[in-house]
Amino acid sequence: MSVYHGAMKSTALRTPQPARTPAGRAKDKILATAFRLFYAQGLRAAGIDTIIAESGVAKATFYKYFPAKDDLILAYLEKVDGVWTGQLHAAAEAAGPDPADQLVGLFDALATACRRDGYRGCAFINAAAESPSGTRVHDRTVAHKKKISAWIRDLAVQAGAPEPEQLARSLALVLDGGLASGVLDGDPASALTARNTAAQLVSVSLGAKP
Amino acid sequence: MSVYHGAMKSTALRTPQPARTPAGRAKDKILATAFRLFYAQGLRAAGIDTIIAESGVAKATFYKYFPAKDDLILAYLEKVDGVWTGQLHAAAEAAGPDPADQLVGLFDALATACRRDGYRGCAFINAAAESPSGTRVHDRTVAHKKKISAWIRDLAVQAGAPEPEQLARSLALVLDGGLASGVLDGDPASALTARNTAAQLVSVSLGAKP
DNA sequence: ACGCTATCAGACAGATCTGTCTACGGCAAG
DNA sequence: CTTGCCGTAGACAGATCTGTCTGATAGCGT
Repeated sequence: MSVYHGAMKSTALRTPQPARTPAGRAKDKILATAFRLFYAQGLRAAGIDTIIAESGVAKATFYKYFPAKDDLILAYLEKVDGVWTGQLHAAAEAAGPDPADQLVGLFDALATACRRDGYRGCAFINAAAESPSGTRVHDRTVAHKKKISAWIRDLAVQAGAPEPEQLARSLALVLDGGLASGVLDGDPASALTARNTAAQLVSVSLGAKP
Repeated sequence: MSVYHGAMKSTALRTPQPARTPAGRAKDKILATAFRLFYAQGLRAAGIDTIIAESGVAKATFYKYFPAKDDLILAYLEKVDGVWTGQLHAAAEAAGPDPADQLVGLFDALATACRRDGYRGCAFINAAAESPSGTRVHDRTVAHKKKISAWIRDLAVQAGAPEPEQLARSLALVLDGGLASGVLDGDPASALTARNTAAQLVSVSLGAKP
């Protein structure tokens, strides 16, 4: 053992530069690569081998952190949930303190997302399209949508809408529509349409019974 | 050759009942099976072998009509386009002769689709989620959405909307949102929400400048 | 200096998927 | 009757994908 060790240490023939990752960071690199490839190519199209190769980690390391591909997919969806929720909240708060303004302002996050290069729609909707209902992936998508809907409902209540439930349902629908259309129309016009439609719905709802 | 022919003819040991399909119907059976499996499982999850087995045709027959899987997928999308467009037109016409009523009535097709067992959202959106932009599948999806949008725009013009383009964009957005949400919410409530939202948008648009 | 742990490198197995190929059977038109 | 077309049955090749396993290396705390 020590014989090989000494020989390798001096020549470094077999492993020129293993260049190992600092420590414990392999998981982050894998997740970052998965985030990119899963979104760009789809869950099935992005293979484990490709993710491993582009992450620059060893196969054993990968399977240590993610025993099955499904585990990586779930982790990917968790990350997407966090990022997208954060962007929505930031856009809403940037619109000002008025909940009514925030209900419209959150659609700015949609416009920003649509403009981003490589935009491919809602990661959750895309994931659900590849996963039969009843699977963990599908359930996670439903949970995400429920979470967003609940947040919008809270805003509608705070805004003092006479029928907050109905307004929130409409706005969530428009948000999903904007996410789905943006990738097909190609231009970010659909995001603007979504924002305008939302503004109209909020205005009508609040102006109906002030 | 003739020796084998005679032997087989008398005993029919190797092929008890070939039970061949009437004639030219093999293609229809394949397409019907593909329609079901592609929609239920997704484009990648539904394998050629499964489609062939469930169609009850031979492999060579399959590849005669569809030299590649992509060809079958395109044929599937053509069929979906025809079916869905037909349902939308039927629902619109069932709402009466008034274009304004038709703009709202077409959303009844959405409710009917959501209620159907095994509803999995818009086949085109799902297909696009599995196909990178630039592929034939993705392009076909864009073409489908453009076709639907153009039809809605025509209806908005006929209805005499002051800004038909904007109304049509909003309605197309709501329709896509209803298609995307219906599969996640689980209940057909989102279809009802879509219809109500559409009615509100049409009413506001037409009532603004009559 | 030693051992522990995380990592790297890559061979390997087993399944699955797409697409090709051979061989044969029935039916209808010439 | 023969010929061509359409169909069945299934073996086969080649690629790809998921997941397992072996063996060696680097850093870090003791």
